[in-house]
Amino acid sequence: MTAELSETSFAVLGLLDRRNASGYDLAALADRSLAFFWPVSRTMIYRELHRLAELGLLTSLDVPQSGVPDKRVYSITIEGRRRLDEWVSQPQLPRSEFRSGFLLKLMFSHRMPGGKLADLLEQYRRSLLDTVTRLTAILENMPDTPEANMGRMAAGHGLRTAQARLDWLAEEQARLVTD
Amino acid sequence: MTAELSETSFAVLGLLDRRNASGYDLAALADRSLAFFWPVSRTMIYRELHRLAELGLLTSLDVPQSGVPDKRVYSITIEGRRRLDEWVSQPQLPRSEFRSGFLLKLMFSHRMPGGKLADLLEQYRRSLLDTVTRLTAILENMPDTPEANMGRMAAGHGLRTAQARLDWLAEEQARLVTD
DNA sequence: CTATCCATGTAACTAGTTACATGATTCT
DNA sequence: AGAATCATGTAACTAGTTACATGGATAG
Repeated sequence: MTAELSETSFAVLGLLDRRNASGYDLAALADRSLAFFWPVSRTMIYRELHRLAELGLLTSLDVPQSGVPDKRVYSITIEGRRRLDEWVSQPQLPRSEFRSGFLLKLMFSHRMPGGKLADLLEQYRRSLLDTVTRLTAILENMPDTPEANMGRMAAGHGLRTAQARLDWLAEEQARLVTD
Repeated sequence: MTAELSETSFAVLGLLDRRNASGYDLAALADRSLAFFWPVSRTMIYRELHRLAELGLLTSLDVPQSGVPDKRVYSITIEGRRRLDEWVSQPQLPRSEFRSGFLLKLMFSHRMPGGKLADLLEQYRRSLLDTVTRLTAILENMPDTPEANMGRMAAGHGLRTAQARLDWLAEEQARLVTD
C-alpha cells in the first residue's frame, strides 16, 4: 500500500539522510537550506517526524542533555532511504507552484488611488533586492565543496530569477514615469 | 469586526468588479487571466461566492436560460467594492509565496542514479519552454487596450522569469556535460 | 531583568485539492 | 455513440499557519 507522503515528508527524509537530527535541529537546518524554495515550519516538522516514525521510515533515540533540555534524535531507516530514492528518481510532474500576491494586487490596481501603484512596485522592488542580498550572502558563505553544489545551484536559480524580475520592474517603473 | 478575507476572496471580488458573472463564468475567466499567478479552482470559486454573498459583499440573481442550465449571476455590492479598494491600497506584505518541487528534488539529487539528474533538468526545461510558449501566445492575442495593461505586465513578468530560468538551466546543463 | 537559545509539543483554524453527483444539449 | 459545453454544488481530505503552553540556562 505504501502510504502517500507529501513533498514536505521527503524534505524531512532528505535532510535526515544527510545527518541525524532532532526536530529542533531540523527546523534550523531547513531554515538555512530549504527555506527559499520549500519552507517547512517547526510545527510541520514535528508532525512529519511523528508520522514518518510511525510508518517505520525513521527511528528515534532520546538523548539526555545537561543544561539544555533533552532531545529526541531521529535517524532514517533503510526503508526510509528506499522511499527517498524512489521519490527522487520519479519524474517531477510539472504543476504550477507559483503564487504571487503582488501580481494579484497588480491585476486590480486600476482601483488604486494615484501614486499607490508606484508604491506597490517600489515595495516589490525592495523585497526583490532583499532576496538578492540574502542569496548573494548565502553564495559567498558557501563552502567550495561538492556537497554544497546543489545548494549553490538552487541559490543561483533564485538569484537569476530575482534579477530578471528587477529588470522587468525597472522597465515598468520607467514606463510609469513617462506616461 | 469585518471578517477576514483571503487573497482568493479578493481575486473573486476583483473579477466581479469588472463584470457580473456566474461561478461557471468566473472559473473560465480566472483560468484565462489569473491562472499563472493565482490559480483558483472551480470549487473554491463556488465556496467564495456563497461566503461573500453571505457577508453582503455580493448579491446574486437567478437567470433562467433555455437549452442550457439556469445560472446564478453575481454582482459586487458597494460594500464589496469598499473592501476591494481597501485591500488593493494596503501595503503588500512580502511573504514568500514561492515553492518549487523541482528545486526540492534537485537538493537531494545526489541520491539519483546516473543520468537521472540530466532527466530532471530536461523536464524542467520543457515545462519552462511550455510556459514561454503559452505566455507568448497570450501576449500576442492581447488587445492593445488600456484595460489589458495589467494583464500584459503580469504576462511580461512571467515571461522574463521563465527566460531567466532557461538561461540558468542552459548553464547548468552545460556544466553537467563538461564535468 | 529581559531577551534569546534550547527543546517539544498540542489545538484550532484556514486554504486548497480531489472525488463524487447530476443532467440537458450540442458538436463530431 | 461519445465527448464537450453548460451549470451548480457537496464531502472528504491534505497541507499549512497561528496561537497556545512549558521551562531551565545563559548572555547582554
